[in-house]
Amino acid sequence: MATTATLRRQQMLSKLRYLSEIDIFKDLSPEDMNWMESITTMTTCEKGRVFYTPDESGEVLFLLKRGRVQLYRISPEGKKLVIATLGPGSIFGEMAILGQGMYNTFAEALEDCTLCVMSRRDLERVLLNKPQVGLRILETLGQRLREAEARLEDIAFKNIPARLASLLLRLYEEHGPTIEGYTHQDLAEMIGTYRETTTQILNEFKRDGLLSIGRKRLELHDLDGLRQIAEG
Amino acid sequence: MATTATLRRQQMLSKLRYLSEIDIFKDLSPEDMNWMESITTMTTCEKGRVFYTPDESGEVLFLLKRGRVQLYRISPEGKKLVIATLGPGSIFGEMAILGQGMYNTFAEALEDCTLCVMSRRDLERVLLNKPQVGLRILETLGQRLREAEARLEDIAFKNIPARLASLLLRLYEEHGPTIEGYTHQDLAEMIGTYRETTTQILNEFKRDGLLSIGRKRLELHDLDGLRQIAEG
DNA sequence: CCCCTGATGTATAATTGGTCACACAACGCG
DNA sequence: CGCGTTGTGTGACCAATTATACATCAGGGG
Repeated sequence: MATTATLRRQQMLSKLRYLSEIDIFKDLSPEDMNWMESITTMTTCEKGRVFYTPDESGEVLFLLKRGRVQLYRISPEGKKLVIATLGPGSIFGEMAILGQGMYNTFAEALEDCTLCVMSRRDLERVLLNKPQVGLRILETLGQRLREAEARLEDIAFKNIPARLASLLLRLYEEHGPTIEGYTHQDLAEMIGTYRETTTQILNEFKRDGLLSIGRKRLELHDLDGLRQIAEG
Repeated sequence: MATTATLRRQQMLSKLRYLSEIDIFKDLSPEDMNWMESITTMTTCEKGRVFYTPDESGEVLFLLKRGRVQLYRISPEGKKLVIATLGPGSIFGEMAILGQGMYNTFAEALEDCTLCVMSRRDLERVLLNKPQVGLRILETLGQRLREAEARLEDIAFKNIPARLASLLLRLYEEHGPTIEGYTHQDLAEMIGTYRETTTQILNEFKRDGLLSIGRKRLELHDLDGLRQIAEG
């Protein structure tokens, strides 16, 4: 039973796997790869670890090879807002050259991660010698920009139910109809609101038959309904 | 009188001029420049013109040489939100390679502008042949990302007075203590709120001696006071 | 099995800010 | 100078969210 659903889900997961294999350095020759390996430090990081905090010093660039990372900021009052959730192939860090600067930003491993660390100087060398790498970095950076601007629009135009519906649809793209491992608190931090409000709205969604709720587990039933709410 | 203020302002303006001269292509040799000229189309655009709308087709890349451009989106209800205000040297457009895509975005010339238009294919060729150009693009894109994420934080954590104070301080960076040419409506659209609310808060600021108000004109008096409010 | 902790449910007061409805002022053009 | 257009000032009302305060529940470890 539920063959269409599971089929669909498998397609998603395989797409996911494909995306995971995007490699910034895939165009490099073997010797270039060796050179890269020599100048970068490869580290691992267990799930839950906060491996970058705002008081850290130096211009570091992280390159996520495996696992997922969450970037977030914390307000003076202690409220947390998730800025971005990054998958394999993403680049982030405090880099003048990328204009980025993780000013108030924390980076936390959502899963066990493998990441490369490199210095600004090294990045510059690589970029000048291997333009293809620059192209790929441009892509991932542009991706993040697009997401940030979309969220800006969301948060400015939409009310909480619409933002939550938006978020659920985004999570659907990643995980399929069953979304596990997120607490209401987590969801709240992603759309910039209170945990209580999130619980409230989720139950309204349940009442309207849009989804069903379990502990750290949501099952989406009516995607079109969610889409409609996500519009405003 | 006001010699320190005017001096300071001149310093700002000269810094501005310096920034204006940042040129994406400054590292190119004369012959490369000629090649660039041959593949790009240079156009001008008078102040107030909306030169890009969401229904436009094709992958176009704009390169702003002179003037300022505002990117904004419009909600289903007709509310407008300014996504970014770009100065000379900025790059924007619907480009898969930049991950960008101006989905619901309008682009409007705030001043008389000069801009280059190029195709995705051309950009790719330039990037592969001239890595320095890629570096510069990376910088401007990273700059925009940083601004977008900062605004995301603002809008999520801060109340309207704090957001408005933030905005005024940003405008101070560009224009000095006298900010002219913005209506309350304009300011409201930049922080994602109503014109009426903006008027209200501005008058509170005036009452507290933080600034004085004229028609399309603000004079900032107490920067520290504004900074304090901008914190929340 | 029991307890502790993290997760979820709900209620209620206090506020902000959105929304509508106008009045008034300033500028600019004929 | 007069008049229309654009920008600003203000008040009333109200829906959505914040902020706070508990009650309950589910699961895991001792």
